[in-house]
Amino acid sequence: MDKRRITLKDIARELGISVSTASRALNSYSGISEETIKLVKDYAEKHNYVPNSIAVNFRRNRTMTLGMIVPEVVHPFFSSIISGAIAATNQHGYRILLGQTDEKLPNEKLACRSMLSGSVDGLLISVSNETKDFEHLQEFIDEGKPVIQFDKFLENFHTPKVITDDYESAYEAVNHLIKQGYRRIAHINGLLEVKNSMDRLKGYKKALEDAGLEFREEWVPHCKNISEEEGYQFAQELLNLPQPPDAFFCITDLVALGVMNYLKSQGIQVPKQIGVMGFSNWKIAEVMSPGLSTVEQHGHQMGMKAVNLLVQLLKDQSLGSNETYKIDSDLIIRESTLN
Amino acid sequence: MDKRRITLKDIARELGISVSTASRALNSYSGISEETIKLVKDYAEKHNYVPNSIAVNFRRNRTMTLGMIVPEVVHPFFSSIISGAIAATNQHGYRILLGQTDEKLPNEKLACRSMLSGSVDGLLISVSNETKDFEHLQEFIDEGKPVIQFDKFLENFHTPKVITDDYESAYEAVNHLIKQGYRRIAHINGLLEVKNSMDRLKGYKKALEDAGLEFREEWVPHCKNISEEEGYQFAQELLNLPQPPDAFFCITDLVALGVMNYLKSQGIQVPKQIGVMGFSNWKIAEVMSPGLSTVEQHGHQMGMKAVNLLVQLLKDQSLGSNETYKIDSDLIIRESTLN
DNA sequence: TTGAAAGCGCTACCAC
DNA sequence: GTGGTAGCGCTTTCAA
Repeated sequence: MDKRRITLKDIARELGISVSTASRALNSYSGISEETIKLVKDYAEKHNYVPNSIAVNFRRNRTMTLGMIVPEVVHPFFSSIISGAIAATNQHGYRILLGQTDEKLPNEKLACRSMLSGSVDGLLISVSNETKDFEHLQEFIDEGKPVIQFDKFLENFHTPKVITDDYESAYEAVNHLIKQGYRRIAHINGLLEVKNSMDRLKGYKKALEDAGLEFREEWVPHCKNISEEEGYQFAQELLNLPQPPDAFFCITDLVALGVMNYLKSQGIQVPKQIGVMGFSNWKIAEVMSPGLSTVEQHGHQMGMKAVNLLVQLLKDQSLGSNETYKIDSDLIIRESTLN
Repeated sequence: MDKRRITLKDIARELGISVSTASRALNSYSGISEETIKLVKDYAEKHNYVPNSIAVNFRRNRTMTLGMIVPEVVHPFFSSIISGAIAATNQHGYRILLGQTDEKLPNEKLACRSMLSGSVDGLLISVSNETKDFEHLQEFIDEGKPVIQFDKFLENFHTPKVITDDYESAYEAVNHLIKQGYRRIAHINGLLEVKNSMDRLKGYKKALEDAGLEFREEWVPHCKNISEEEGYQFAQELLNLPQPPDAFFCITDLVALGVMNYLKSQGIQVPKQIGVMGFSNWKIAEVMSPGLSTVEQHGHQMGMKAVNLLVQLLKDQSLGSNETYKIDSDLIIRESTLN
């Protein structure tokens, strides 16, 4: 093993030219004869020469690799973001180094550390629920490596951001419920420290307000894990309230599934008696019966946009500003809200 | 931008020692005084020294990065493999460079090329449907870089393989259908050129044979895209046969979903009139109604196993042999087959 | 149009 | 126990 490919030196020696000439010929620099170029390229082709990319990177002080850190790979939304990101990187000749945090800050720090100092040219990150400050991310900036935040972000960490408009999407979702005649709308939210949860909550509140509907704290429980179990649990609790809600706007489709399961277990009719709305448009939303109304977030597009932005910054040798790019979401209406 | 971190040279200069001493101190080599080690480490810590990993890699001729190529990231099975792989790489100090082929050979070749010559120390790959030969994979071997195939593999490319036992799993799945009383079992298969499809087909045939049941070619259509639409279509075609089947064993849960949808559209009762069995245990299998019986493939475990194998080969400086490691699968029984 | 040579940051070999 | 230095493969400046 450890067979080595031929190097520039080998080519130069065999062809009786200098290493620098060989290098220039392969890169088709100006000021080199067609003849030499052909000679070198043919030789390289014939002997299957591939430049040692570590050496090239070392010399050029870049890696043509983008770091991408997500909370969870096994999550339809994030995997579609990853897929879009890979597609876009390929177009630009970059590659994706992928890290995963499982929503744990220590994991995030580890992933960052392993990408610092030469492993990547820039970073795409969706921060974990536990992430409150950004020293570990600032290190990239300090190295002159641009950072793009997507989906889950820290507001006070000033980088370009690519996100779903959670406020607007939630507003529209709740507004749809209202138009369908639901009046006592609960919102199973996430942790308030997470920006996305907070924004969805704000959109929810605003929609209620604009419709002159009552906001009740007790109708807004907060999931820690955004799990099916929590959905089930909270549906049960809320429906046993003296004033139970008549609709549930859920932070994600998985939570909505838990809600649906509880309603089913109680023989409660959806959408007749209770309306249910999810968020994210996972495949399960389509498969549930009744079909779950939800919000499509276009993850693939988000991944592509984030990469395109980062590549542009790299091209411009810029760290970017604090702009926010919103990826349009779409309300997907299925049976679960068609009262 | 382009601020640089301090280098070994800086440390050496500031501390009035040589670069080599500084290097040895940081790596805690033997033959260096405790005093110097402390001095250097403290200084490094204080000035936030991080070794330039490109330089280290260049020097050591390795990258601590494993290439991973999958057909599709947005696929519950593959994303759980990726997740397991990342978890395992982190434990070993490696990272994952991720590529995606969309089941296209040209994409696979591109992904390979971009990982060759110094970008990764070894490769984990699940080949595309179009992949028939392996010159592009052989290049890794020729460079002395070990390759592990997982899930979708080329039999004649001799590397370690980590797979689901498709034959056995299919056998068990069909056997379960038989035990439930189904007698005319169809199998919606994939393309025969794909090893996994072929193996599941074999398992299916063997189960029928062992039970003395009839095998009918017309009951075994082949999906090109393994899609929901194909499931729907084939269910329709097969049920319009003079001799329609009374159960469907589907190559994947998504195809089973299509089958279920067709049956539902026709008011056919599952499992009463027709039994349906999927493969892979996606979340949709649990959500469908009736719940879909299927086969759990333990993707996370497969990803971890593949990485552990690769890391071991790297440690042993070996390219590995042609062994096959089978990850146990589990039959998950839900309503759709409980006749 | 080409060659010589420096040097990227680090490791490791050879002296002392 | 420490320093000096070669050199990994490549790009790029300077000279010719």
